[in-house]
Amino acid sequence: MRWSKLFIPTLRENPAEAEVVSHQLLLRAGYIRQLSAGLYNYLFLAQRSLNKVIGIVREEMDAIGGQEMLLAALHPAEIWQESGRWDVMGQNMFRLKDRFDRDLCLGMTHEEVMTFIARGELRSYKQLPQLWYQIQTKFRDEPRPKSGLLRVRQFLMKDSYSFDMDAAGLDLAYQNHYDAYCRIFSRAGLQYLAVEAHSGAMGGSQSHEFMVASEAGEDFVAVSADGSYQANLEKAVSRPTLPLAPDPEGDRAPEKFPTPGRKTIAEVAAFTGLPETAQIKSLVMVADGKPVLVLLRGDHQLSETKLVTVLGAADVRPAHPAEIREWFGADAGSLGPVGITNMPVLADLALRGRRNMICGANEDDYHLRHVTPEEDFACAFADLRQVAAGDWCLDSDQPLEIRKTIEIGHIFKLGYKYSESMGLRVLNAEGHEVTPIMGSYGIGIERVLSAAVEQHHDKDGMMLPPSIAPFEVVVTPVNAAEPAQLSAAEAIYRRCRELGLDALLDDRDERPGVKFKDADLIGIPYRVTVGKKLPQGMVEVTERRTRQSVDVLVADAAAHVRGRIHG
RNA sequence: CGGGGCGUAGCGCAGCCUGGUAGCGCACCUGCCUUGGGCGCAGGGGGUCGUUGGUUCAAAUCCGACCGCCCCGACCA
Repeated sequence: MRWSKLFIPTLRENPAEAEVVSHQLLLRAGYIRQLSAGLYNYLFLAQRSLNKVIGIVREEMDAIGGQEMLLAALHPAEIWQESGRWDVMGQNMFRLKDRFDRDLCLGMTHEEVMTFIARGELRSYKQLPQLWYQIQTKFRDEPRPKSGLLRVRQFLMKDSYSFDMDAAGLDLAYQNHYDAYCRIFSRAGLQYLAVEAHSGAMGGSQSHEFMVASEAGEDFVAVSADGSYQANLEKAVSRPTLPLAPDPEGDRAPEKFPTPGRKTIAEVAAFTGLPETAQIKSLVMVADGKPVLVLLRGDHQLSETKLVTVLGAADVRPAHPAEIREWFGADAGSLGPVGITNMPVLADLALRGRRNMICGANEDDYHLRHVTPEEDFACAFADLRQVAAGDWCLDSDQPLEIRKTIEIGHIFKLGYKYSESMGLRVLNAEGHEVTPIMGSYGIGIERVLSAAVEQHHDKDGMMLPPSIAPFEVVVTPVNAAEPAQLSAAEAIYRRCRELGLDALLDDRDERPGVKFKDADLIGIPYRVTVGKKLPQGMVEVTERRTRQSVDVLVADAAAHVRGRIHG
């Protein structure tokens, strides 16, 4: 294509509203334009890149036996009511009514519709397994869209769904997806992590997320130094660091002491001269309307995700100050488990075996010392703590670090949640009705592009891998008004096309600096510069990523680039 | 939804405090010039100052309401 005929609206300056790099560059390089909060128009370049991402996804999905479909994006309420998610999804679901006042929603995921198709058509075990997928627009009414294409209200997702007769079949479909995702993200040039993940509202037994380390991300993962353990912080488990001071010995009785005005863990630590690890942190939570006292080591943080899982609760929130006053007779900052009988007490595993610790006395401005779990109060133990940097792997001596990441893919073993609730049954070999087991698997298409930009850029723009760049090579005559340069450039361009390269001819009547800056900005991996060495029959091939140039013969230029990209 | 910031030409911004002619850089158009890293010179076009109500002889500027966008938090398959 000829640049002079294309719409590539590059900007010299960063738009003020963009904060994260991928957002800035996608705007500046003319890939996208915003329509509204969390809604973007994908212009020519974005569409080309996204189509390349989609092409990779499609090849790898087809390679594991996926069958591509395209489902409706507008759904009747009924199927969501059947699965129970009409209510669960809450405000994140775009809802509307048709002219007959019937409830509809815009699809935010497609378990329900896929299960609807399956239950209407699948009758026999002979038809299983099935692996169905689509690449389609999803709609989610995010509370706070942000960071360019990273969190939006409308986006493209590859979502696939597996139907199997048994858990072994699901295991295979899951593993096939895991491997396919690795190939997809590698081909897209991403350095990624595959981490153990929490299943969340999707339900199901096992889940992995595919993450790209980036400051622009919103998820945190715990990673061991040798990479043998990788898990989302919502799910991660660890051995905590040792307490900073040994517990006092002996079988001592709780003893009240005044702590005037000291409410926080840090204040009490400073006041007593003992480290935060010597304290029991008491948090009052309300799970589905019922109070529960949660205990953690002073320096640890509660994982609400784990608490929800342990309690099997639908909703968990911190107690209000008035509730705390009513239940404890004291305010937050002086709370503790001793003498508490009006609610269950749940303690984190890091408190098991500890002795003679400090906690609140349930009397304002007083704490207790010499408090020992299970002796001075009864409690149940569970893993409730959020892993912290510096913790250790459960089963090795590897230290854990915490990384900020972008989620680009997520795979779930769903189990029977949807097939059961929506009545998907087939007959097995014995003629009995059985419920197939399902998995679901997603990739955020725009996030793959955004993450690639986050991971590969410099001060001049994007450095996209050839596999997802909008063009593989740009042929740039330094002076398009020079007939010899232009015709040589055209010949190289045509040769590139003949060799199957995605080539662009920068035939614009611009100064060379403008063309170079634009090519760098939009991140075309290779540039063939036709200029001052043409009289010697030479042109220059420059790699965007390394900035390294080599001189090649005009006749060899296209083949040279092809060799660099396709080996 | 709570907190903060911002809305003036396509983009980036000044002007607002202290009311009175709407400005700068880039981009754009025309001509000349130039051609290896966002050239140079000359001329030119483009703005309901987010919307709305109020105060005033007079509002981009002061006051109120609303809308939109961004950031932090809450939230988030």
